[in-house]
Amino acid sequence: MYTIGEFASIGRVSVRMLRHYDQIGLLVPERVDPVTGYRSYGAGQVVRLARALALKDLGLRLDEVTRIMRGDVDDDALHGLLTARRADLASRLDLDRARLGRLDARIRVIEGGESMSVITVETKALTPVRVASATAVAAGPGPENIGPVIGPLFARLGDDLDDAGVERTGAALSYYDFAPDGLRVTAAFEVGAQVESGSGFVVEEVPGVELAATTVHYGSMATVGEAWSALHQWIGENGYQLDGAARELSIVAVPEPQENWVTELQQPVTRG
Amino acid sequence: MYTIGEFASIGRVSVRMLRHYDQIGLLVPERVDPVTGYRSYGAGQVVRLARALALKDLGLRLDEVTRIMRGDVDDDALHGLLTARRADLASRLDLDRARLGRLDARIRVIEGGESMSVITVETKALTPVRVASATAVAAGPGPENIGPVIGPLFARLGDDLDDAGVERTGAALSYYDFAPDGLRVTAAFEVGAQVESGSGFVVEEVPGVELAATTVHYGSMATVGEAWSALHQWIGENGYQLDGAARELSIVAVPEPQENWVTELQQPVTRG
DNA sequence: TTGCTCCTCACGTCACGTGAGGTGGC
DNA sequence: TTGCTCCTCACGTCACGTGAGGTGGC
Repeated sequence: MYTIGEFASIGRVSVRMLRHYDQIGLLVPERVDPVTGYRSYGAGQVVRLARALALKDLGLRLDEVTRIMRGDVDDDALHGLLTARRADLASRLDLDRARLGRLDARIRVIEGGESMSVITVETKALTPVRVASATAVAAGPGPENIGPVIGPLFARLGDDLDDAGVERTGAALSYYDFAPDGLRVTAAFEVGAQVESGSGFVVEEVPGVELAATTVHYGSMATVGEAWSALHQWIGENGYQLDGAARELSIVAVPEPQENWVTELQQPVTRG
Repeated sequence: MYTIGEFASIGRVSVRMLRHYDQIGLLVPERVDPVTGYRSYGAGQVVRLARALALKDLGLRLDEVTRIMRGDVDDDALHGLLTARRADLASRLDLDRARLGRLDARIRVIEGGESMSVITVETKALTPVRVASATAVAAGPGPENIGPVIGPLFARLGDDLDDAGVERTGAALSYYDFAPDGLRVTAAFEVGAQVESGSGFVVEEVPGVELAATTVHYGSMATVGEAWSALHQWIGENGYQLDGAARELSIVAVPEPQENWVTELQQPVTRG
């Protein structure tokens, strides 16, 4: 029989941990003095403690360890516990690896003044949206070409919708595809199911896509080009391929000054 | 100006998180109605929220994020914070990778009945120990050869030390090296600095080593061979090389039955 | 008598989730 | 009036670390 201090030193755990394990029923001392409350542990409990610590070190919670050690968990349930735990751990490893990359990038910036674009990319499906839209053609890509086209386009579209008494039910959306004479720019607002095409606008459905790489850009559209480059770079580095027209979803826009704008960039992709 | 609900939806965070960030001073709303307590956020705060979330997602704590966003942290201090965080994260990644391997091993055992030896290896330095020792020669390695030799050896050594009135100050230790006629086995007890060699025992210093791979074996010495194999396998797989005589340190031993014994296996190594 | 070990509360950790109980404007 | 959004507490989470305040045997 060992005192709690001896047992803790043999098992390389703290006395506090043993008291805690006693309290939650994970490892109850072989004997407790009814007068002083002193705990006594048997030599056979060293092995039980080691088994419990091994399970805990797999990342199981103490209540799970307790149930396993009591034999309350059959092989099937144990298998379930372990595979669930494995999935958690694998995803945490992925997240942590990405985190480490971002940390290193930040550190390099501080150390070397190397420029960086920290970008958080999320991949997800896009649902189809019914929109009222208008198009125009810009000379080429880049905010310097698109800006002078899309601003007036949205303004006119807004006026035309107001004139037609059409209510907008969601955020503004814009998308881009190539035309023979340059880049075709579409400005659109989400509308309800009853709205039909009218003067100055066409009602159509922007198709959903199964997979898109998206990132959120904060600030003026003058710098949105950098965010798009970073997103395209991410897509290449992560083995995806472009699959369809790029879209921009306005989350915060018009009445605000451009420096406060928030825009989600959406690029449909396929797995390489 | 946005209500807290609108702002939460734009920033893709929960309302509760915004209230929390307000409370800790990380992101205080631009305006709070003095009567109702309603919070109003400005459009410019969207960018601040995004910056805060990016820092948080590096793994920094919210009080650190708060200080950074306030500008209370200069570049040097920020560099320190980030490199400290990087070190934490890298070590957690290492631990998690090992954990994943152990989990997979357990899962394979449940699935396939494949036998396994889960072993937790720790590398550390060993400090030199002054011991009273006695040696004998066994026919070869393995518990079947060593057992019949070391048992009586420890018994005689204990008697001889008692006869000489020598007090043992620590655990029993045994170590093994090769002799021309077989395996030389040394049984030893830690003793104080004044003790000198006597009848039936030699006082010597077991040298310290800078690096040893160690594992703890629970149970009878009949199965210690498996633990040694697993330890040697681990040493090979992890790119270490053997460097000196193997040692066994008794943590729980003689008055107890062998099934309760606890023994630390210590193998001096060098980095490959 | 002084140390040492043991005991039982009980707070603190970290970033919120989740009610409970209530209010204000469309 | 019914919903909806907003508000302020305040408990719970997980596995202990860390006192505070006190006791028992060498």
